[in-house]
Amino acid sequence: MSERVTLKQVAAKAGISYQTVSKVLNGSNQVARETAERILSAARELGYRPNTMARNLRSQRSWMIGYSWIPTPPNQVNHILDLFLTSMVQEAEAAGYHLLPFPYQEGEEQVETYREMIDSGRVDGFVLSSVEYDDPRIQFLLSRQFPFVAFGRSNPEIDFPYVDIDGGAGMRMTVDYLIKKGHRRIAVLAWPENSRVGNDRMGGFFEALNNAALSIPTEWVMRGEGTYEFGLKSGLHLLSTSPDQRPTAIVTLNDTQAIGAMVAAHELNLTVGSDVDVIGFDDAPMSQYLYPPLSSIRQPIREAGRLCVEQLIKLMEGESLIERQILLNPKLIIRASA
Amino acid sequence: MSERVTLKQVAAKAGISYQTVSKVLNGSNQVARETAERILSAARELGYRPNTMARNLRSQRSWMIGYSWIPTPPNQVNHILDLFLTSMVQEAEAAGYHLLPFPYQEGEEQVETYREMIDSGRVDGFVLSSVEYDDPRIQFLLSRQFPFVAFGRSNPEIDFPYVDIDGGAGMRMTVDYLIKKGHRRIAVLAWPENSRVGNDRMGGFFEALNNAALSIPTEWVMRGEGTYEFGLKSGLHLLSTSPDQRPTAIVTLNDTQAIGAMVAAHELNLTVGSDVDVIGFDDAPMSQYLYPPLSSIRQPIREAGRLCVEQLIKLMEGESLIERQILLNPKLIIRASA
DNA sequence: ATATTTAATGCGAACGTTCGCACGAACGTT
DNA sequence: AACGTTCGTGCGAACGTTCGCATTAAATAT
Repeated sequence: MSERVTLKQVAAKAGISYQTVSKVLNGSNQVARETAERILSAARELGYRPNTMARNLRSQRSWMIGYSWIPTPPNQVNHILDLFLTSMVQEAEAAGYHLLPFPYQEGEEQVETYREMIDSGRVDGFVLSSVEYDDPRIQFLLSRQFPFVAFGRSNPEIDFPYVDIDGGAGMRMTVDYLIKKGHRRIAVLAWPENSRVGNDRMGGFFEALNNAALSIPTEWVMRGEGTYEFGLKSGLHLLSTSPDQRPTAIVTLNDTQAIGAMVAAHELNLTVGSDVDVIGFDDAPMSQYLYPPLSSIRQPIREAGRLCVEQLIKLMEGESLIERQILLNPKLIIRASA
Repeated sequence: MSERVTLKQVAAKAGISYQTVSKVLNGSNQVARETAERILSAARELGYRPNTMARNLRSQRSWMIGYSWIPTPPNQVNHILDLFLTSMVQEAEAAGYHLLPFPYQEGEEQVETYREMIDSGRVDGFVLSSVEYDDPRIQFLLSRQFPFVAFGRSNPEIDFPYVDIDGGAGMRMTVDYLIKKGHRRIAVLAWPENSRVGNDRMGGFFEALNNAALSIPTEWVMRGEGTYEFGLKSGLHLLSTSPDQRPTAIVTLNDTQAIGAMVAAHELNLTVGSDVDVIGFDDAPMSQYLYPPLSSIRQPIREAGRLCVEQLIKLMEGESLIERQILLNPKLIIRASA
């Protein structure tokens, strides 16, 4: 395993006290040039690397950023994680910080996990994701005045630092596009009403309709899980009425639902892209390879990850944030499905 | 930020030396029951949590497992990462270890990154992925005798601890299945010959053909990238000959290629599942939603992640491995495409 | 020649643990 | 009454840093 090289080893080799070695390696100019050079070359020859644990103990900083995410349920996909994690890690490491992933806990124990990580000095800050309404983590971290940045918004009345993607804007772009294309009868596959992300997106949906002075039957707003099965079932339901009764376009809150709707159209012998337009949300990597390729909303995930860490680092270093809340715009990717 | 609670604080409150507090909290039975209880309740009241950095420094262990992965190129997907990472984190945390993700480096600097992490005491072991032939990390870690487990094999002549999925077995299952179904003309979309994973899988492909005393034209083994574009192009090439000349089944080394091949069939007005069978590899989460749903090989990723960490922990704790090399069997998932 | 400044280095202390040994008191034994 | 055991607790030391002050030697001013 090869012996550790410590300051003392370098000091012995250079014939000087180890504290002076420390000074030189940290760039103090209080040391004679000649000895500094002797020390530096000794350090180089021995391959000295400062011990992280000792450093951290001394500086009382762990240089760690805690992050946990909801494990993906079977048969579902997390398109986001790869990009989000990679960009966070890159941004963090570039600034000398490290990401500490830890398992997601449900319920009561969740806050306890965060408390534990703080009190044992394991992390200097957190990035939160899967933020919902009344998220107990936010209250807790605010009350402890512990640095964190949320990826996602929560209750509007609570003031905390976040980075989020403007899902409402995405939905508006989608609906605006469809209206411009001539659609007047647009249905939507939505999520349950307690979903913050879902409501954000639905806000944009209705806004776009209102702006165009359009209204749709309430039963065209179908709420359910973000699954293929729900998309398929809802698609069949919506599209199996007569051509002048059914919607001419279906928008969904994620691509998985959209795929279900496309298959529904297929099974009813309708052609997606002409008989009915479908637009998804998320731009899952495989959506481009569907038949027909799925139009969808692409979120700037890399940028979001980068910004979360950038903001958090400022907080951890005691700087104040110029923008405490950041909202990023997604992008509508048009393919053959709409 | 609330003051830290240290051993000294607890000791003061219980009226005893802080070292004795340490003994009690670490379960020494050398302490009088009465004082032990006094100490425990003081610790509970103050909410004492041992400081990780101090502990680690003292124990000379970081309790960290280093892991880095190749960032996914644009337009590609990493279906694996989510599952693999989640299972590693769970397994690690359950044993008191933590995962330390760090950015992937190419070329010369790669080994340097690993050296740096070792010498600064940042990690106690590594899980490697994206292992290829002549992987310099393996040589380096072996020579340093530093604990690691690779997810994936490398040169057969090098002995090191790994967990891998038997891609050859997967391919054998696929081809056996097709032969049993009556296919005699099977083409394959493969990867470049320098890909270790690709060769492993192709080994199984040829083995299954040999076992059935079948042979195929060399031009039916098409080598290229694991992309949609390559799958589409190759599919068009393979399938645009006359019905009695072309392959009746196409197998691929990943689902992305398979999707390309399916679209090729589609464009040539061939029905996948009857005119031509297609079987992929990886069982990407969305493959089940394709039209028709794609048959594919599913790899036990969770299990692989869990085992990597389990094995690594044994190594880090000085135990010897009962099985130094572990090979897991994948599973053929049959859907409508074959 | 002595006092004062400056430059270079050494040293003690601290961060919060854990570990092992030393010490004293209480006890039982001869 | 003297001695050995046992039990409970205290204490010093160490892990590898960094920081600030003390110390020494050299250089400059009086």
